[in-house]
Amino acid sequence: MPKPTQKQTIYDIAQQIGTSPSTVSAALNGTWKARRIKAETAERIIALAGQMGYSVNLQARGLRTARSGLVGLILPEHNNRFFSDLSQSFTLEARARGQIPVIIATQRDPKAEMQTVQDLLAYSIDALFVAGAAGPQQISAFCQAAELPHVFIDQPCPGASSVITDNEDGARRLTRAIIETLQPAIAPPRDRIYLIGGDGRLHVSSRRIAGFRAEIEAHFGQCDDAQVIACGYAPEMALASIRALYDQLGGLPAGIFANSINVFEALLRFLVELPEAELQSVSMGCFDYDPYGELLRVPVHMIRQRHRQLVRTAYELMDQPPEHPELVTVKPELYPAPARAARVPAQ
Amino acid sequence: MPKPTQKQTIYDIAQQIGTSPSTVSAALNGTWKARRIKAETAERIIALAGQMGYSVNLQARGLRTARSGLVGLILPEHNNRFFSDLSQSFTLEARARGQIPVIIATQRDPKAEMQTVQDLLAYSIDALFVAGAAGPQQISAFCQAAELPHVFIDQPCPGASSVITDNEDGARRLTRAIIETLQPAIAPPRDRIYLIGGDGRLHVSSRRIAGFRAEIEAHFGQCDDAQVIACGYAPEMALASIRALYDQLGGLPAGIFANSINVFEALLRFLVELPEAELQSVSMGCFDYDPYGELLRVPVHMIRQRHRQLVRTAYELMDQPPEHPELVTVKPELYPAPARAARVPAQ
DNA sequence: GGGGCTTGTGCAATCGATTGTGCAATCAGC
DNA sequence: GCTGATTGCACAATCGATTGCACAAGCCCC
Repeated sequence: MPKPTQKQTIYDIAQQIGTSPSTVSAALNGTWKARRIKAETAERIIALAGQMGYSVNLQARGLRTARSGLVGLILPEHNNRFFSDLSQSFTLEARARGQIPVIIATQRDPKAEMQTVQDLLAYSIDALFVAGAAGPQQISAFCQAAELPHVFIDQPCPGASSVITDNEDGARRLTRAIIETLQPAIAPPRDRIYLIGGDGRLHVSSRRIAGFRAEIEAHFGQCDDAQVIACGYAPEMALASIRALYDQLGGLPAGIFANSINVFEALLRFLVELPEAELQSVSMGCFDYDPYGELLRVPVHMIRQRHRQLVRTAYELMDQPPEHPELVTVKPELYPAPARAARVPAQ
Repeated sequence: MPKPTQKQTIYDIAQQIGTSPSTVSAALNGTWKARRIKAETAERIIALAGQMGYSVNLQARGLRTARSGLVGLILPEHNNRFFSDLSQSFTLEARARGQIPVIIATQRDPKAEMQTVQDLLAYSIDALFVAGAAGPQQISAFCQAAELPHVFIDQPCPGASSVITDNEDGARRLTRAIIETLQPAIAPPRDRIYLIGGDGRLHVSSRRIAGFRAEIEAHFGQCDDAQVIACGYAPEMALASIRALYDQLGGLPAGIFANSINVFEALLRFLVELPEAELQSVSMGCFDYDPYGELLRVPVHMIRQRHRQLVRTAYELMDQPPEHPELVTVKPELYPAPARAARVPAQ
């Protein structure tokens, strides 16, 4: 039980033992062998330090070594399943390496992002990970100028190493799952699968859309442009889109591919008002994961990004920086919906 | 656009301007008036610093001032709605004060908690907030010894200031809401409301249970001990409990009070397998919030802790430490279930 | 017994800021 | 023109560690 009554320094310890501060320093930070300190001396120092409740002043060390043991992670928000999963994995990974994770949410505000990067740099953080920033290029340019190692996660940034989910692969698998659970005998015009949400101009969305189209074409020979409703990520837009689609088709389509959890939530807001029987006729998939998805009365396939793997890979890119910036992809995980058979039918 | 080509120091600036480092320091950290630096000199320095892309070395400043601008928040995990809400609020509050929030998840592991506290202390953090720690007393003792200001959030710790949700009040309001949406004409033994989950030995649970009982007694004259099933927070236990209750009663009870989101999830796992009609007969409440709660086919009342308020209050306790440790409560928010009338009945 | 090697440790500079104190130069007042 | 206050700034110590280098003592070997 350490009792750090008052700040202890290596000078205090040195005095107690009757040795010099440099010897104490070496003994405590593990370089004593290299400095040829006698094992017994080192042990005595370490023992005393322990019972005095000494702990290094990391600011002093950091000042001298120009490092800090802090690693940063910038993300848009905390209260989001994916980002909190990412925070979790990042924390575990950083702690395992003896680093202190500093996770900062910047609300997708480029100004806040830059301010944060600068602040973190002022603390001499050792590395920076960036997930879902609004202004990636600016961040990357800044880090490069400051020679701060950095890697983007879940977001490709030109000129910097990035590790992202294989969105195309995920979209294909999700689409396939939706196809496999299509209810038989649904008449036109309700017999098709629609992708809702996302923004075709963004890298992430475009890959997902490509995957969706590819899989639809592979199974049905073609994919009508109308089947891709990239209305953005705003819930209101998604809600409006599904409503319009419902009216246009005279009911729900045979399948729905929700392009993100927000979109899915919006859809759900609409679906939950419908009679159960109607619900049961649709085959759904969501490109994102939430445990509640498994607890709905509608079966939903979900794609979950491998957050742990993303973080690990990002760290690897950091540890052994490639010659040129690299874009690494990680395949996501499919959480297939519980089989319909297991559910008690309505009524 | 700052371009920090290479690390700049106040010495570099001093040389460029032809002044001393101390003057530069004063000009840049705002103490120049107190040090009677000419306004023009200060401006010149500030301008040059800006165009050189200078930024203070916070480790150096921290070493000198024995502060750091870092504030810690310890919590059990990131991927939990409440804690991520808390992280969010904490980040905003800290950033607004010009501090860097350092949020660390310690998995409810007392060892990891202590290790983290020590690490943070080694960085000379200015303050520590603790939410949901497994070993609060140990943490508090350590902080006291190190004279580190600290406040507990959502968890009372003897001997330290704490700000927690008014669990009794929340439980009463939640219970009242459940009572108000009870379906008419449910025959015994299924006509009662049950609280499921939690641990009566914990402060938080005991207050909730007290609130539940009080409100039940106020409405029904008495509360049977059997109506409180404090089976812990483990999902498996909750699942087993609801199953046993279902078997015992020959159906669902009239009302269910889920004592936490985990418990609620477990219940849902059971409920989702039941026919819709049965579901519609139960009035539910959950002491925790998740947006998905609003999207279920079962109406659910939810209690949400005011995370923003908790953080603000905690900061106030930190800013103006009371003579003796104080326990402040914050009333939570009730998210009533959408009215049943708005829902299309099954079939 | 002298030269060279190894062993164990101390000295002092250094990282980049902050801050108490000292001291010219200027100014005001008589 | 002299005194005392004010203005504007520089000096140097300091925070607590790390680290290059020097150096004494002991040892080996011829």
